[in-house]
Amino acid sequence: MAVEAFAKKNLMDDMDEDDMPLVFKRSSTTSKQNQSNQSSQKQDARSVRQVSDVRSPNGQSSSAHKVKTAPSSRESPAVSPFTGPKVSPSSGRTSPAPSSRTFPAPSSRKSPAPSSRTSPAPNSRTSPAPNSRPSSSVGNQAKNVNQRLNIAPKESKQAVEPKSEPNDDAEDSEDDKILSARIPSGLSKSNSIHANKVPGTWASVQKARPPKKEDSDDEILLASRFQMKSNAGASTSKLSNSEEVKPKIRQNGLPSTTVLSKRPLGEVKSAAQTSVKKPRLSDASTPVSSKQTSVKTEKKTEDDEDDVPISQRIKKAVASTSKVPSAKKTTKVVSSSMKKSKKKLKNSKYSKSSKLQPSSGDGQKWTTLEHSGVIFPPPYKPHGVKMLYKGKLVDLTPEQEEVATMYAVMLETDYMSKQQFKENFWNDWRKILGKNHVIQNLGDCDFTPIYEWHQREKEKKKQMSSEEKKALREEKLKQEEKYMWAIVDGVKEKVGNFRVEPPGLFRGRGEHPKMGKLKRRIRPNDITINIGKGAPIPECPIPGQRWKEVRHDDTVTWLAFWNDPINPREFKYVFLAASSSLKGQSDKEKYEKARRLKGYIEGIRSAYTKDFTSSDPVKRQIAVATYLIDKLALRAGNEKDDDEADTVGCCTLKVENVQPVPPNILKFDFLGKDSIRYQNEVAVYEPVFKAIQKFRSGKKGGDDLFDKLDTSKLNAHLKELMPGLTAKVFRTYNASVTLDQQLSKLTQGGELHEKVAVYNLANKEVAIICNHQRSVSKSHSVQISKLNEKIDELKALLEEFKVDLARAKKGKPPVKGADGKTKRTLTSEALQKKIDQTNVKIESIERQIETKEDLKTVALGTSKINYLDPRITVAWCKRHEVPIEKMFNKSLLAKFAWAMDVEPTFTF
DNA sequence: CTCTAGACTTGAAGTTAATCCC
DNA sequence: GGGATTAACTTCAAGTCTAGAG
Repeated sequence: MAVEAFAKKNLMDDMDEDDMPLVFKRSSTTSKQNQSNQSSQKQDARSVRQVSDVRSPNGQSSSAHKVKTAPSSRESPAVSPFTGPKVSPSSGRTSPAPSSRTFPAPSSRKSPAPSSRTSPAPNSRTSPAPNSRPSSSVGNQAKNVNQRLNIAPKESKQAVEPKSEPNDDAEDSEDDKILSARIPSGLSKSNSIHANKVPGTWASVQKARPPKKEDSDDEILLASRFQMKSNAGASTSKLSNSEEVKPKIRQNGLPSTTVLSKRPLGEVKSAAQTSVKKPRLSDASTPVSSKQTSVKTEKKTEDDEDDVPISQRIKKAVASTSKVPSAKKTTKVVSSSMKKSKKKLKNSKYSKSSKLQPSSGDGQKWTTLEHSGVIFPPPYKPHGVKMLYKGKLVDLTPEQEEVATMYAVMLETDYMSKQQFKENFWNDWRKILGKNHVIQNLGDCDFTPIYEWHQREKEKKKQMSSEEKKALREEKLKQEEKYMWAIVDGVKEKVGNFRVEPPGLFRGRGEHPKMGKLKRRIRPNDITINIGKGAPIPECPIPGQRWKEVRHDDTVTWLAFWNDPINPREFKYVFLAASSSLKGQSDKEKYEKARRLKGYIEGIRSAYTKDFTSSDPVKRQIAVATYLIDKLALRAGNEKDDDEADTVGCCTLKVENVQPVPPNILKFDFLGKDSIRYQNEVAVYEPVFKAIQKFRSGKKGGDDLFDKLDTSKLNAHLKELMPGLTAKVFRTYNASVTLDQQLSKLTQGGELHEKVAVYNLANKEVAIICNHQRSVSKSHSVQISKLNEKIDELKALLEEFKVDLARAKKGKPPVKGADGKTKRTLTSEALQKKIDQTNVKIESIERQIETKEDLKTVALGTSKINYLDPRITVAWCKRHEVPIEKMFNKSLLAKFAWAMDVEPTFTF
């Protein structure tokens, strides 16, 4: 490869610059914006709660959490509207757009009394959760989700194919309808997230709301209004000069320094383009899958753009909101970039970057691949600090000391309270100490001196001047620079995790049987490198050692891997970064598949509804499991080994994880992925309820609820309903549909921060549905009480002002301040102004508290990164003139480059 | 079919950089 | 100006799902 050389050089230097040109407008916003963001967020929160009702894709709405947790906060309980039994919609005070309330009152449905939702006892824990989340005792929360229901009798097993292709909008419309269509019976769910700790939190169950129009509401939107040029604009930008100049390598991730704004887009495009465009194979060489189904061959754009037929969207018009003034231009915001012909440049082979579909299994993933391998952590530097054993100093060899230090460093973590952790650590450390070592048991060890040394080191580091820190950073960057990039089919792409994991103690989540075990140091001869055939093999960075193996496998995307030292049968891979086109391509395919599901969902729902009462128990289990996955967005639930934490997913639910409560409520309580607790109460169709009761009968609490089912059977069945369909697609579908509908329903225009708040609210609903939790920060309660103190102070001040005001009106001087000092005399007007200002401040802090409490256990990021089709967000930003930087940070902009030039009219 | 190796996505926690707030 | 908060970014564990062997 001649190229290489060329490339190299350019890469680094030139690249960035080139890229730069690409940029486009978006500009300014960024920095500043952030600020606003924050503020807006707060608000959201508040608004958030109000929103309560979300409808799930299915059409039902649900209220998200109704209950509010807030313990401390003053007002809280009372205040929160949501709590109310009813679901929702209206509850909110302010909030939601009028439109929202349009919905029919939930209650309508017959069955479960509305009250039911409330019903759940206050204390959640009702159900004994078998396992609680380990560390934080409290940690878990319950959540509930809302749900929808489905029904519809249709049967056709195979789903009918709906409109199939992604692009077509048509599908969209259908879906919508689908939702609406189904209806029935109802159930809905509620969800809430609350910390367990909080006593009363629970969710309540809601009933289903009638389908009604809601569905339609959701859809809505976007009217056709603008068409925008967005694309056009977008497209144009970029590349220019660079092209001519440097031909060969394009870069995909943003270079560190460069300005993001620009780059991403541009890049994106490239990525996108490439990807889309060609079905890779072109290269004659590769056989490529013919099958491939199509990749949409061509047109990249198509998807984005036209996909959506307007017709669909229109449905309802949502009222007001839509009107947004801006209609006209919308687009601009997002800029897209395009480079004109980026592709052209590439003519060379490199250029091709084709993206193949990763998905296509057989497929070739790349044609040429160059990279520098991985970087190893520095060797251990003994500190010489001695620990104590039975009160006496102990000498340790560097190797023994290294492991002791790993443990000492964790002295203040929750792992110290876990017997398993200590036992595993002791077993491994003991091997290093040797049988005859003076240290004979962990209990008599005192690691404090090492711990304190470590704390001092940390402090030292913290105290370094900013210049020193900067110098260190640059030094590190310099060392790592070459490892950060790979050249895939002539395009410079960022590498994800090029650093080999340093040795340490295994930190498993939940009650992991292997926690505390020593994760030994990985050496070059543990590592297998994957690189293009003609590319130079990365030099082994450690003198005297060599790679375990070098492969040239173009059917995989990993650059290197090694066996996991904790579980030698598993691997640790080095992949390209999320901003790479290879990843972007597969990300896009993921969303396209989920969109395709929209077209099939109606048929799928009617099929499983029909099977709830099938005489074939396997069919019945598949039907119920599919229903739960569809309705609750549960994970598939693969089997797990005994040497892993005991967590479950849908197919592995145990009898004790699902409690039926007549007439039709199911109470879920189990530990899911990462040992995060899932608690929810959901009203389900009667046939489902009965089926669950039947599955449970005659079994013990720890027995499998779905004893005739596993994920491969379930997925095999799903594939019959829609090509490529698997359980996880429902999660993506559910999340993206919810976002799309919520945005359509709630967005009403207004100030930028209000729009951002709406988005965050929608994002939150999705996070709740997916049960994306985060642990409550250690300082949470402190922060809340600080805010409360502030409120108290302000209130005291307010009282003083009021007194002074009354006196001022009578011509009397103000009373003395709390500090005993005399205040200066103010006019009544001035005092009134102060009173007003203080009230505003108080309200602002109260909102802040509410938001904080509300989001303390909800993680919004995970869904944004993994489940929400970025095109929904981009299109919404274009429609409502919200700078995309408000919604996506730099990393997300790079990751979603492929989605930036979507049409404003796009709907999921 | 079942079992398992393999590959890749998803996820919360940890760390660091950027802002906020006094 | 500097500590406290937040948001961004990193880390690596823990899932999902596929393909191939037996």
